Amino acid sequence: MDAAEKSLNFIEHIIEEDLNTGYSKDVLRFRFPPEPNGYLHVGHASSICLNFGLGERYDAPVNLRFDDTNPTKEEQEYVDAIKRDVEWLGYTWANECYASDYFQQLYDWAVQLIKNGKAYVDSQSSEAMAQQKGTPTEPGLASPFRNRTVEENLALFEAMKKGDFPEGEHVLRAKIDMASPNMLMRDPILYRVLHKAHHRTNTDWCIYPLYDWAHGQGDYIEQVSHSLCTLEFLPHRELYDWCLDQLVSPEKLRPKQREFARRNLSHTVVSKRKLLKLVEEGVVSGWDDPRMPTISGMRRRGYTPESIRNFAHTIGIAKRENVVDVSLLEFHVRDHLNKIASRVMAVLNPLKVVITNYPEGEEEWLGAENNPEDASAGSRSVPFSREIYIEKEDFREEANRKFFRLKLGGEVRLKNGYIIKAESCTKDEEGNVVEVQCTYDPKSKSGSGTEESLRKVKGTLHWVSVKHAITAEVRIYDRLFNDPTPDGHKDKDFMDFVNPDSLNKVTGYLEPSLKDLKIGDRVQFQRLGYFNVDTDSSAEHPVFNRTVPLRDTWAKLEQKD
RNA sequence: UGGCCUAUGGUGUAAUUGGCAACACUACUGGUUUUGGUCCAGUCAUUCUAGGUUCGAGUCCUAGUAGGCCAACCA
Repeated sequence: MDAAEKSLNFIEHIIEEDLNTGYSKDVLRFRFPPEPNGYLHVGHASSICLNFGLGERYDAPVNLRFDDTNPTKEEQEYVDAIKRDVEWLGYTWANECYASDYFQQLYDWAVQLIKNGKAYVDSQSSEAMAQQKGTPTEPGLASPFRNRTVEENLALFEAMKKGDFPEGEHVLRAKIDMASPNMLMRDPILYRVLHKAHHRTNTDWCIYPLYDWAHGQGDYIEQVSHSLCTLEFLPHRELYDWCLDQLVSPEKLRPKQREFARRNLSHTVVSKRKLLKLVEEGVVSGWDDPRMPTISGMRRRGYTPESIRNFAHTIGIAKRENVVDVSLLEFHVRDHLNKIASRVMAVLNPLKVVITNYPEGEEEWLGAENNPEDASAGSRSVPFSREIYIEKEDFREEANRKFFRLKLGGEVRLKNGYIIKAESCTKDEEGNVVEVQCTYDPKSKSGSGTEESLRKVKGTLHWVSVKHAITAEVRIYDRLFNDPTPDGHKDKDFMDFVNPDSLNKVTGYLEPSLKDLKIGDRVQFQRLGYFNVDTDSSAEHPVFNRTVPLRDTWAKLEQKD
């Protein structure tokens, strides 16, 4: 909606052109066609947003179609996961479709093809066929079975269907052109024998169509107007059109395939094989590990569907090679979380501060605004007492004026609380500061309106009352790979770039209001970042994920020195 | 070596189709701020190269250069 004023991408230009040259608007229809053989990742998210985004823009239906033509790799588990992911992204499909729903129709069309002399049963080994296929620079050779009679082909194909042959003995091939410069047109295989149970058709079929004999027909059956796929399918377009030529009727809409460049994200990999390796080698805990670029991983990490959709829309779509910097994704995650996440206080690397002039045993509850970006988010109370934790990094015995946190003799504001002054500190045998003694100004309480409370102090720290703090496991994530393009190096394996410090588990001390959070809830730990409650979390053992840190200009300043 | 696709800042996309190269991110400067967050303002380009057509070229023409895809009974 907010992207309405954005200029058109090249796919939208194509659609506008079609609308101007005969297509009526109500004929537009799209589809998202995953193969149910793995989990969806951020690249799929882009494709989902493209197709469903087009559906929204043109008020057109979008089907979810499972490309389930290969029972050796596909499973119901993936179907369920894919549906969950698409729904989570916020989209509703018009129809839930399966290529397997079209098996009978596809078979009938294949029989028709044979009768028209456009297909034949080949009975060679795959090695022999590969030999005859030729190379991109040399034409192929005709199979010795290329000129079988229609009757023989029909009989053989039916026997294949009945399961009379073992796998690999016969295939059905289209009879096109063994000398075509397009390798896909050199008599492509249409059907193979597979004695495998299919997750939906069980053992009804012993032959299964290949992608090229299924996809375009599925589009045609569903009357998809624009079938969008990634660039590596561009050479398939000629075959896509050839197949449609064999069966379309003029009164029905003829789908068109158009191709776009797949989106690549920096500092990660998305190929199913590589993601699987990360899982199998235990680099991550599973497909939904919060470091994974899978949709389920991003969901668990705390990314919002809105942020992923906004990301997909701003990166747009084109035909050139690309690597989108992950910082753009993180920008959208922060941008959305900034609007919706409550600000709370948690200390992850505690240093005890004793406020020596605060009465022992006393406590008070201070008002705290939940979200300065959203007045309707309300407020809550946080407990304050004589002993609190602050972050170790927020105290230095001495520092220059650029460090405007706590230093000996210096003052800071405790967020939502008082102004304190560091008077002294205690160290252990190794010289580490283990406690800071401060005094506070009782008149400086936040929101009290006193002259003292309005004093400007440069630094404001988050803190947690020691005796009220609850503890939690906090998982700090960093990029999974140290290199922007881990699989872009010819001489090095992507596994060489795995970041050994991509997960750091620490104990956090949290303000007590956080005990009521539920799995998935998102908050901002003030000054630290956005966090959510992990699926591993329980009342006895809360677990938080750091979704994304806040921008940290101080860290950059320090790095420069 | 054949066919096809693609080249616009550090990154990703635009450019009313031949008319002042725009938007977002990143980075850097400053301002505001009870989060070193947010917010606000500013800075960062010989449009792959070389020729050509034109009053005018990112856009059209010619020749190069670079990258990608294509020889699975995968999708």
